[in-house]
Amino acid sequence: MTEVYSISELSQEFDITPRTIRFYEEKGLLFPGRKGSTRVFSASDRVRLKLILRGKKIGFSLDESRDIIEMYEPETDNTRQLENLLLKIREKRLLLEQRKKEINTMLKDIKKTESICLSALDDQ
Amino acid sequence: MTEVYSISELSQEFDITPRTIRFYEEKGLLFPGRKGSTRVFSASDRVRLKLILRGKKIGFSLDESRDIIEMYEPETDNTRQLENLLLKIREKRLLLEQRKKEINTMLKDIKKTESICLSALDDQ
DNA sequence: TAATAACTTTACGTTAACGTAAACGTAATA
DNA sequence: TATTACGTTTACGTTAACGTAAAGTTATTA
Repeated sequence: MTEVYSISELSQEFDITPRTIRFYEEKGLLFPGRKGSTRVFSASDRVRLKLILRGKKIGFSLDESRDIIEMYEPETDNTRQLENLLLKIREKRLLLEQRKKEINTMLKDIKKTESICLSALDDQ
Repeated sequence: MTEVYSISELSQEFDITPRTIRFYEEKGLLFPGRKGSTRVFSASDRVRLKLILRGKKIGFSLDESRDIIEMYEPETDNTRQLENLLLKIREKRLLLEQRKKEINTMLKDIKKTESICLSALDDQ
């Protein structure tokens, strides 16, 4: 009994429209099965969807998210493939760590403003 | 002698087109002075531009970036204003910390994939 | 003085990421 | 049996964030 989901179940769970899910399929980010003409989503589709939305939150385009998600399901065939995958992984890691740094910088700035704000309030 | 910059200087420094800079002005994110009809950018404009681009990198829309940047230059007038600002600041802080968590989650996942990849290479 | 460089405004074009509406199929329910 | 719920495809519309091209101004340079 492997879990399956309808399009409306997923859209409700993640608070997106069915249209959005169909769009992601159209763009090659999801691959639901079919029962007749109706889409049937697997647990893996659900995970992929979660990854797409997480990617969106931190500013990845759908293409970038697809790139990253594809690395989660590597075909562990030969050494050449694996080495290529490793390169891609490290590239994306750098990208993520870079973004994290930007966020940390903004957090520092914002905390500085916050404390200025607080002491200004104290002075009154 | 306060530093000023031309549009092409800034566009070269940040590797964007003049059009992009004009667009940011049009959208109320930059406020260059004028010498005749020619834009003259101040050090503060340059900082704002830097903040905009940093915001972009971590997935902020221009509107979100403007919101954040506006908090950097608070009019420290009355208590009411300051308290409102504090609320906004904390809201944005939460947003940033949330995004940071998402990134950390992705980094963990990606590192897991990396080590799987590495041990698969070792086994050959 | 003619041309080149750097600037301007105006305006239409483009891409990503969906929204929205129409027209249809199917299955359960009143 | 008619309606309601849920699904489908097709296709045009929309918004953000610029790109691109045209047409003009000002300043320096050959």
